[in-house]
Amino acid sequence: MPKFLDSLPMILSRSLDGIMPVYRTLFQEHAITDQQWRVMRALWEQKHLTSRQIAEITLLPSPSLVGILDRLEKKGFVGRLRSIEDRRLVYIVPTQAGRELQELMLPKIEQIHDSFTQKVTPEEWGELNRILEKLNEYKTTSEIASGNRV
Amino acid sequence: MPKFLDSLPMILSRSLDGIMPVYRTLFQEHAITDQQWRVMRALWEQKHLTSRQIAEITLLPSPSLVGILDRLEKKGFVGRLRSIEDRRLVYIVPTQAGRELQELMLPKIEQIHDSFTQKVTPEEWGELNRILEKLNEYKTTSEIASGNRV
DNA sequence: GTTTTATTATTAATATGTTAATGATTAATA
DNA sequence: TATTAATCATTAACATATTAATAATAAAAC
Repeated sequence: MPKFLDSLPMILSRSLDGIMPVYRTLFQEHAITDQQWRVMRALWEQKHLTSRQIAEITLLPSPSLVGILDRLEKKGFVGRLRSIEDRRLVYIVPTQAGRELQELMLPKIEQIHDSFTQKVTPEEWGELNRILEKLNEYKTTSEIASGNRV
Repeated sequence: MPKFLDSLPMILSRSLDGIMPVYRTLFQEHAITDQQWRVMRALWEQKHLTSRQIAEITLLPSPSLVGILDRLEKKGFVGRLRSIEDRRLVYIVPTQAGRELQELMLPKIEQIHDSFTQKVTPEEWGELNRILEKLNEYKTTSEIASGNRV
């Protein structure tokens, strides 16, 4: 009889709820949101990325990305460039101010990351990644079918 | 040099992104959302809970809960009852329809849960919980200070 | 007992998530 | 090459998250 609080969505949500505020303190100092930073971070060491690529890298849904990019554009951190070869594509390009924001924030982000990884052993960190991946392994067709049938 | 995609927020988000659709298929069959189910699930085997209690159990922010409860009330799954002893409190009570929804969904929810836990060994499941808790352990005052300073 | 402080639920304002649909464009195929 | 199918970004409609503020009530302190 698995208890509600021990379900996978709950333990992952609880973990995220505990982790994000640590990052959010930094984000607020720069007046951007979690999601907006994700986009800027994805553009690190990139000349440009299409909206679609950013969605894949950041895990942000495309429809949400439209507004997120609007606000980043309004803040002057990125620009939009319509591709000439394939006019369906829109390249997202970090501006000078965007690059400066990246340079400013990235070291601190990595510091926070280190502070988390150092709470566990390297073996535990590896285990965490391995177990999570195992939980997310693709299901076989029959498993999906039975999963949808319940 | 920790890579973006290996950061703690990203691996947890990626995991959630992979997990939730499995549940969501069931939720959609009953025309409710993730959050709405969380509330109903919290009320399982409970006569009533205050809004605050539900927020704590479900991890849903109080301001969000107002709307979520509004919609659950409109669907006829819960009722609101103002407490007499302490008139600040509002008791959330599952209706008959709400109880039936719980009875209907809970076994399937537990099936899904089992399908996930069975993807890993019991030891791995324990490890996952232990490592996540370790990552979320309360910081000491000095650690918080240095964390905010970066 | 009245002023102060805490607590509970809620509202407000803004940002994002979710699902489905759309317009513009390109690729694939008959 | 005319048609059909696929792709990309975006819009639309609704639900939720985040932070700060508020109204009502209760508990604490004076």
